[in-house]
Amino acid sequence: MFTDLAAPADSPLLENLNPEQRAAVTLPAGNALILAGAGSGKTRVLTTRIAWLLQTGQVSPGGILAVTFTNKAAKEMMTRLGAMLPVNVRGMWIGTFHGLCNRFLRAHWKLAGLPSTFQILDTQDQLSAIKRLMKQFNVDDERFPAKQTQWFIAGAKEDGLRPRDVEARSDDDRKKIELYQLYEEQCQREGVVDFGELMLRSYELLRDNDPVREHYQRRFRHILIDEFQDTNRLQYAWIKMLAGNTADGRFVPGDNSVVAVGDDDQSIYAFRGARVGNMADFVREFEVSHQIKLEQNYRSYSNILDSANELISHNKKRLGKNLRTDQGPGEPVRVYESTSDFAEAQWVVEEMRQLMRDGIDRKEMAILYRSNAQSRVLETALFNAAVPYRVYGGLRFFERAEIKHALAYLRILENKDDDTSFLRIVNFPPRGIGARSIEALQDAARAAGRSLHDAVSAVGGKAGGNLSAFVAKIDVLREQTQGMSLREIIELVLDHSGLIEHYKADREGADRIENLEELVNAAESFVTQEGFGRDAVALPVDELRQSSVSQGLDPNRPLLDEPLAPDAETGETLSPLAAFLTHAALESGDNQAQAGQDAVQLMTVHAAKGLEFDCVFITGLEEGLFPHENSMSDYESLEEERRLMYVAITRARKRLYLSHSQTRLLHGQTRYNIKSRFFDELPEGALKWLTPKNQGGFAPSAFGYGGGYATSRGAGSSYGRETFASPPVPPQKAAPSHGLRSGMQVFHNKFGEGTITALEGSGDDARAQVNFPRHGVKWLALSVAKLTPVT
DNA sequence: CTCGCTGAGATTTTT
DNA sequence: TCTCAGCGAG
Repeated sequence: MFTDLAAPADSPLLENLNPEQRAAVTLPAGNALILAGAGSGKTRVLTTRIAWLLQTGQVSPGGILAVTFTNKAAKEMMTRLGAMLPVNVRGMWIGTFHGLCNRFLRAHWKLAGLPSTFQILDTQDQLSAIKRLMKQFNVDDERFPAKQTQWFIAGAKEDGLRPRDVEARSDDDRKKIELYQLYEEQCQREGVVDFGELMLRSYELLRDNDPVREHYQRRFRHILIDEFQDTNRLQYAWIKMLAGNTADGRFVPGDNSVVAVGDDDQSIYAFRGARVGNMADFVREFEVSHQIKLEQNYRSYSNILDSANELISHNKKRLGKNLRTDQGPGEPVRVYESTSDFAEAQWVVEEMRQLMRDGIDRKEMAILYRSNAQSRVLETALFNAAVPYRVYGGLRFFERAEIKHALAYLRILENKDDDTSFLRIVNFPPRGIGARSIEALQDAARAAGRSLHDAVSAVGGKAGGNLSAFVAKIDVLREQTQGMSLREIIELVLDHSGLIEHYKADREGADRIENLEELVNAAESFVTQEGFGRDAVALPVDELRQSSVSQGLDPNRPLLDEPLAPDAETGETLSPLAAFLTHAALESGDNQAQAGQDAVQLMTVHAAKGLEFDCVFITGLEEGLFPHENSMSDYESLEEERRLMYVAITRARKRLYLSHSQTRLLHGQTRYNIKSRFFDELPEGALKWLTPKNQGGFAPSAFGYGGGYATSRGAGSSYGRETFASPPVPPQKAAPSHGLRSGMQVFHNKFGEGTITALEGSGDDARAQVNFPRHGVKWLALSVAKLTPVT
């Protein structure tokens, strides 16, 4: 099954590739799976393969379809490809699943049953649309929280299911399906699509329209998919539509080649619909003839790599892969146990300062954690030590409220029926249109079956007056902006909407105004980058046509290659404004406010995927946190936690630090945590314990790992924020007043000897959960039960 | 309309 | 404990 690694034809592109990489780059036509370990040069292989296919004349640029998950990955691929070959990368179908589906739907909007100006709802918009819907139909939001409905709808779409396809197992299900149906109708009426809809609509159009499907099947000779382990059911089905035929329900691979690149060990998005099983299905259904493993790691020293390998070997469901490196062992992986999360943070900062003294750049140091809430303590410690840091995550540029407001104005210009946008701005800035007027308007709109914008004339009275003024303002703006450049449109809207004025009056509005000005810049650079200049559009088409001719392909077939995705029949393209709005929805922008600065990097493990640093600190390695308590109960999600840990470890190039804390302030309570089981799954030889192993008297093996943590009110007060001034506290000080600790062996007069598995409360309320070998697990009030430590 | 209170919820997240 | 959404009072 595995491909012969004989050296293929020479090409400068193939220089400096190892045999596996080279084999992957030069795979013959046919379907293939590339198992690419962390740091194995996956992106390089993917891009080089595209370049090689083009260079050897096996395919024209138009015959390539390369799909990624993030805009960042897509951009990187295009940049690298552009550096390898003098080819117009913008015109190629390289992009995210959603970006490509958008392009496809823009070209075939009519066939897809969409208005040509359809706009995209992001997650926020989707939630507010659902809330609005549920209010309208008087759905009990106690029983059906809007968030849950959103989750349900998105989940269904990820599985490729329309309301009628969803199986109802309960009355609640039936209600949710009904809401899903109503939501769909609302979106259709308003001319908007959510992220899931982009995928699902595209899939359905391919499935139901033979000429369209056949056209694209003929066209995309080579399909390449990055991060295949993260694909969901629908995305996999979409690929099948492009790559083969599903006549009479059975899939038969087509003539085109599909190369899937992925790493099952790095699958960490099951919670949002990703299905690792797609990899195995792919091998079977696509009758994969070549599988290649990229196991040579170019990133980390072997102590780090061995740790990763050993850890992940505890997962049973794997395709099987072991990373290796030619680099030496390097530094040992350092492990630190602290008494409190404050002390842990303090230790991290101290270590970092030492690393800085050793000449390591701050931006080469990262602190990783399982959940966002953990960043706080770390931030405080860094702040107090005056170490510059940057936190990933949080609001992105296009998600900021003021930006969303401005975009809503712009969207309503483009599509007057977009009720979500209408509601967002109808009274922002405030113009005397309150809840009552809006309700009246909504009733009128529903009665007339029209959009809010169109229903305004039906509302009388003072409310009607204000509303009419608003709509008139919008209509005037729409008129005025005809023929204007994108920049002029935005400036005019910012001015006439009153947004700028509104924020000027606000004491804390300065940042918001700055962001709004940044929006103008974003639009400006969008125009230049996307090639909106008049001649910039024409050029790539010509080039492509020429290259098609030289490849002996039909020059007259429709070329849907321009970034603007013109209508497939008329060639009409979106207005710059509509294109920019699409861009804003599909690419929520950076959240790296001060990117480029030399600052320490803080992020969740999820956010770290795909990144690498010289020095990595993985903090909070405690049972209940990492692995997370919600994932400890079932085996599948525990394996995902382990993969998450694997991802975290493999981010480090030179040094890796692991830490856990005996206590942690969480939700305002002090939790007593035992160290993560993952420590027991690492090779002892690669580790160096900075604190004595198992210090603190507990023996994890004595009682297994069943939710061994407890909470205690007020116990955290003894480690105030002041402790930041002092060096790390020795572990002994953490014990609460009763002197008991998780893991301790204790004696009880009636039950005999047992192990403390959890502690909760303080003072008179203090309770301990004790596991007695003969009597099982008991909760004991410490004020009543006499527990004596066994020495 | 804005302010301030109350109560629920508090993994992970891209598009 | 903290945050944020939703709601009632001024």
